[in-house]
Amino acid sequence: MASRLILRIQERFARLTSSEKKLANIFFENQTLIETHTATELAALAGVSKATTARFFRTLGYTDFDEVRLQAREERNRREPYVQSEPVKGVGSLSHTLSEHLELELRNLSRTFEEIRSDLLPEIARTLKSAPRIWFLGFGDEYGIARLGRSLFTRLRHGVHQIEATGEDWASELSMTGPRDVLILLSFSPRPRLLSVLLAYARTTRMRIITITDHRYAPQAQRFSDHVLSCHVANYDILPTHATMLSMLRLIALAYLGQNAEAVSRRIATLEAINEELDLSE
Amino acid sequence: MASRLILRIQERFARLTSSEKKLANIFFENQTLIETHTATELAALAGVSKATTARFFRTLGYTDFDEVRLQAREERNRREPYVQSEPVKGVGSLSHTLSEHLELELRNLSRTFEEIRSDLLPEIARTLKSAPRIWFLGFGDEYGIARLGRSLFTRLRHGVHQIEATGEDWASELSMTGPRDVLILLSFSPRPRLLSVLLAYARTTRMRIITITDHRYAPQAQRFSDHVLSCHVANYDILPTHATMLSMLRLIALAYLGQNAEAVSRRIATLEAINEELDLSE
DNA sequence: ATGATTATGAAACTACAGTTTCATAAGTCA
DNA sequence: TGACTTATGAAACTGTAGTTTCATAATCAT
Repeated sequence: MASRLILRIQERFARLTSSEKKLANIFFENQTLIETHTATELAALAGVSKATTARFFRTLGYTDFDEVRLQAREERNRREPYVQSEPVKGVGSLSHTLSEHLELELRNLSRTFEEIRSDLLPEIARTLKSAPRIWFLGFGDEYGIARLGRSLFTRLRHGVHQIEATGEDWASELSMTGPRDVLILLSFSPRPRLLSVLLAYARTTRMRIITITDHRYAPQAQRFSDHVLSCHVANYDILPTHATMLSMLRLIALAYLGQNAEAVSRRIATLEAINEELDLSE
Repeated sequence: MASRLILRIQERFARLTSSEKKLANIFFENQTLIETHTATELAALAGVSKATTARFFRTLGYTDFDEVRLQAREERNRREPYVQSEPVKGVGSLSHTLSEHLELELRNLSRTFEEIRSDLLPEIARTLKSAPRIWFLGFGDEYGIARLGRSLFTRLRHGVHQIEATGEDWASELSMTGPRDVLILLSFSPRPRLLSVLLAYARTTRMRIITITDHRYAPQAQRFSDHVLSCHVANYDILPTHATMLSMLRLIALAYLGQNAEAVSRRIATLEAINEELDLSE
């Protein structure tokens, strides 16, 4: 990300010298090169000297190349999540939207799973096993996912709940939590202010917290969580997708199942017996 | 992009030393750091020495840090977003489960989207646009997905609800539906007997029904639905995954957005104004 | 065409990235 | 506990990134 640099170059492009234009075109083609390459490499790519490259940044108002690079890093770190990164397309190009959508989902799933440490899941499964109760918490979009998580995990074990505070009655819900319980927090942006308060309470209760979140929130989540699982999200426009978060939940469930196959088996048999007795399904 | 490095680290994570794990965690958090930062900076971020960092890459099989960086650059330039080019080598049965799980998710997503008729989505978007109200319905696991669907679509337009019949008060909920309303049914197995009763009522009301379901139920859904979208599901054991269903929902939302960009834009602005006024988010 | 100004790149210079060596701390084993 | 092995980081060393200087080429104005 080097938007500010790009804008600065654009506003004086007409006045650039021949060599400067060579450099500018390199950045226009791929602005991430600012972060990934040295000034010496950029000069070579543009076919100009190191001296010219250094001067170019000076004429743009920067102290030195390091300032340019730092700015680009800051832009990347501070990227606004609700930027409309997906231009609205007309009806005519919908098949294009379809393949883009699929590609995005596949990429995010792949990248999310590439980043999982192999020892983390058994660890999480052990944590879950040792918990007297498991609590799911999610706000906004994630409320529905938390509901599904609760649904899945009740198949695996006893004592699985969702904190939902019907009618904003948080105290009643929290009064049922205890030490060593596990809180599974599902959280993408935006987050309510209430979350901090709930987390503080959870920590005081000595609950253990497993957070499934996006990469930007992960460092913060690390501070209050025992485990953090980061997901790549499709994008941060008005229509985020939770496929990765959902897939991650299932993976945790699989890890738990892997360590507790017998107990889970017994529980499923029990659930099936109950369903038969109720006789409410087709 | 540094997928190969990440995978290499993952396969020997359990055997890493304390300092090496510090480094590994840095890369897991943000693998693009490999490209954007110097080895010296990475060492500082991890809180280890330059020497340890250099040795870490040597133990992973690289000649030096430059080789690591070049590999990462090559991966970026040649990006295969969703092909797992190197299977995770065995740390135990769980990493096997992990790659199997990912494989399954990717396959189901791909196959589901390959099968979508290209004219169906614009048609569905038009149906949704013409509906006075949109109702989401899901049971069991799908209840949470329905909730998320409602959450997403309320961003796009007015008049979006979830039929949930708090306290089994179905009659009250259904009394609010009307002709030309759209019912979005999200349904995997098992299905409650109640569903047939509700569907019969919906047909009598002259609601139009869009069903997202699995391939086995699709023929039956065709009988009462205006549109049917079939999903490949991970499997039909105790831990089904809804990633495809969720992704399909998002796709419909994108299709709607594509046809109604201006109206959606205005609505988003309104929602943002409301959020600002409420000031409940971080 | 000439003189002045600007732009460029090679070379000099300074700072530091990355690798290797060496001393010592930490961990393991009998 | 002592001996041995492994891991770590400070320091030494080599190579080079980035900045500045200087000589010359290119451009502009008269």
